[in-house]
Amino acid sequence: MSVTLADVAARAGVSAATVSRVLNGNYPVAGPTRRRVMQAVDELEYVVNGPASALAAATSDLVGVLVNDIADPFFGIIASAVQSELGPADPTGGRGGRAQQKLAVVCNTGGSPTRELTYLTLLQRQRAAAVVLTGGAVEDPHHSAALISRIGRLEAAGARVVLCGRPPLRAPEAGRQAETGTEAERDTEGEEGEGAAARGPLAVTFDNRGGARQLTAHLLTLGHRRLGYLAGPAARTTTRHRLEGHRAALAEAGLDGDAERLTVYGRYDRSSGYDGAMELLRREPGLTAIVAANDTVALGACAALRERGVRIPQDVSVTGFDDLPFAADAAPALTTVRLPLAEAGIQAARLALGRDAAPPGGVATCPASLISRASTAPPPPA
Amino acid sequence: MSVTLADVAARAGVSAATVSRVLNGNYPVAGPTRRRVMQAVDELEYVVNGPASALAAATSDLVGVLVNDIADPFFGIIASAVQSELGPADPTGGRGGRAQQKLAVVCNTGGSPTRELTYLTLLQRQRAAAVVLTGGAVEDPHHSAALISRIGRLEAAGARVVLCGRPPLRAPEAGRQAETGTEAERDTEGEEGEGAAARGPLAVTFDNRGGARQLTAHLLTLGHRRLGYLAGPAARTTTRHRLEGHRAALAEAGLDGDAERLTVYGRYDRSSGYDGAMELLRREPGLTAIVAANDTVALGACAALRERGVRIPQDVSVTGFDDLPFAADAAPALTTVRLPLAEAGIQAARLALGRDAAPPGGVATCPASLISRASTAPPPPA
DNA sequence: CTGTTAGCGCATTCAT
DNA sequence: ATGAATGCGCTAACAG
Repeated sequence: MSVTLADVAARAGVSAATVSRVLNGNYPVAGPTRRRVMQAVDELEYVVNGPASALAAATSDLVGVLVNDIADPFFGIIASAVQSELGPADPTGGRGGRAQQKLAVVCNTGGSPTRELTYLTLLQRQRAAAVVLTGGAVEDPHHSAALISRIGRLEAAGARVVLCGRPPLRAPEAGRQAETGTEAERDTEGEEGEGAAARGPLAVTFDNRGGARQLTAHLLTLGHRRLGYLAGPAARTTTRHRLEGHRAALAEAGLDGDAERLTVYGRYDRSSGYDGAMELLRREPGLTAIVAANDTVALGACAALRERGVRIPQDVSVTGFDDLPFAADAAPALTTVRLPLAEAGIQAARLALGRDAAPPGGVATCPASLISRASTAPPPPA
Repeated sequence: MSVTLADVAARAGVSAATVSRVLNGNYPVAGPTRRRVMQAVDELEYVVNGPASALAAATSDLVGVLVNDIADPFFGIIASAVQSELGPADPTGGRGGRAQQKLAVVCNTGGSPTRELTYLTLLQRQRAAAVVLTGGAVEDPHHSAALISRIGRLEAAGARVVLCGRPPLRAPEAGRQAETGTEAERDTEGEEGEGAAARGPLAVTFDNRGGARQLTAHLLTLGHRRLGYLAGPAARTTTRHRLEGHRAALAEAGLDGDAERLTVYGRYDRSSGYDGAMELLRREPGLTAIVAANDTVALGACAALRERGVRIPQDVSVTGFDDLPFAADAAPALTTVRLPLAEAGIQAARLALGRDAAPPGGVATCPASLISRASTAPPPPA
């Protein structure tokens, strides 16, 4: 078949073990020997057999990254950051050895809870060294339980699991009841101690609530009193947190009575923003501001408003969330909330690799900051 | 450690071989037996050990997808399509068996040739079942040779390699000169026959040249005579093809004399578009149209023009390329060339899995179509 | 510092 | 249709 460790060993005149040690660099090997081995590796164009080494070492160099939608820059930016922290640095030659290289496996769940579970299983099957779960979680008790159990099994198998951009997972009622202890479960739990923290995975979260509050407060300060809200899918943590921040700001101004009526739920995409804005205009023609769940939705809303002949921001102000690159390029440039996506991805990767110490409480929260641009202004005098 | 095949076999009262056969479903097993096995699998929450099975079977279910930049929707859309074709369909439960699942490994090369090679090695190490290389290639003889050799080795190792969005690879001079035949190389080549086509990998390409030609022709038809071109990085196939199409249209109109002076090279990002547009305006204040290498660059150019008080399209028309989702949302909406990104990704995935027959000549070309929107108009009368 | 010896967990021959 | 045996290529104790 292809070149194996033994072939290299033969050519270098050493044992297979020595070659392995040279390649992994985690054991002292004499200089001349090491050079002979490296030369043989080069001459034979030897490439380690990953599966074999993963089998023997009981761990692989794969790191899973679960995202809701790769085509969405929000996730692309996070995934890119995670990978840059794991992956091969540019100068690396990339020959046989260099076992330090982690390979990121970016998995697209499409927001489907089932697929999320399936990928987790696939990753466990590959004996992934770590898994980073990005994006908001679906808030369904059934799914949460399944997710927690799957993650528990991954951790029990030695994988580090880190949440990025989603709130920490808490078992409903902290698993006080042990009545479901089947034989298999007991086995698993018995060995859980060796893996990561038994308290559940580490998390890097965004201050969605705080960001949303600031944003709406900004609008209120400008003088807006009738604000519509274009929410994401119901039953998603991200959706809920942003909405809560918005409502909190409204409540502070005594404006929350009308909030439910002026909220439209949809997906995190452009057409949802378009449709939602139309619906909002129908429900409340006197609207002076539209707060969108994210930048993409905001862009859809802008399109709808333009089509209706409504001027932004003179007639209606519009805000986004996330501050994706295109937000600055929209016309008018979007007022939004900046989330440190890349920084969060890097931090999640470092935690996943065990390079950084766990943050206090197992949760690191990234700040959200208001970016005020041209899409917001005081409401029309009317 | 964790549950193994043997554990399942014991519980089901059969041999490990039988369990393996049930799980892989590629061998006849009696109904009742199969049911007992499946039940044991469920009860034990058994998850196949990927590395072990890859080692034994000499192939894994990983499929590599190389992209230049995951954060760029252009690649995100392609990657998403590839993965949707490989990955778990929604209905799948995702328990132990189901060996049909392929796991996409999305690798971010950042456009670096070295990293591209490194990832290819990493994937070979994992014994990837297939590899899809997306995006334009760097046109450097040295790198091309390295790439061809790496791809050859991958194919020799049994992996299918498919190019998506990049032109077919041709060895310079078809390797007629055998003077570099080291022992190792001869070995590799001796076994090449068993792998995929010895003629090099299959390719799904975009008609970048044709699309660019149409686009510039459109501008010329509107009456433009002084067009600036914002090119991507030099020495990239995509850059070159689009530029060639542009120049071809110009030449048809007898306007190619000035072409080189009115071309600015840069990266495929917004700031390059911004800077490039400024530079173009400096070189030729009488410009009436700016043709950008892609939509992102076009957006940057629009920002620069707006800042300069130049109206689009009244004073200067601007065009993009790719028709990414945000192109329609820009203000004004971008005239651009639509590339069937998702379709190409799907086709590449099907070829990679061997589900579709190879296209004639090993190359499938996807059409590019002109999308005329609001960012182009006849030049000002002046 | 280096060689020897055992498996890691599974897919396959072969037998039966 | 099923079981028993063998080895995939590598790493991890142990020796020395």
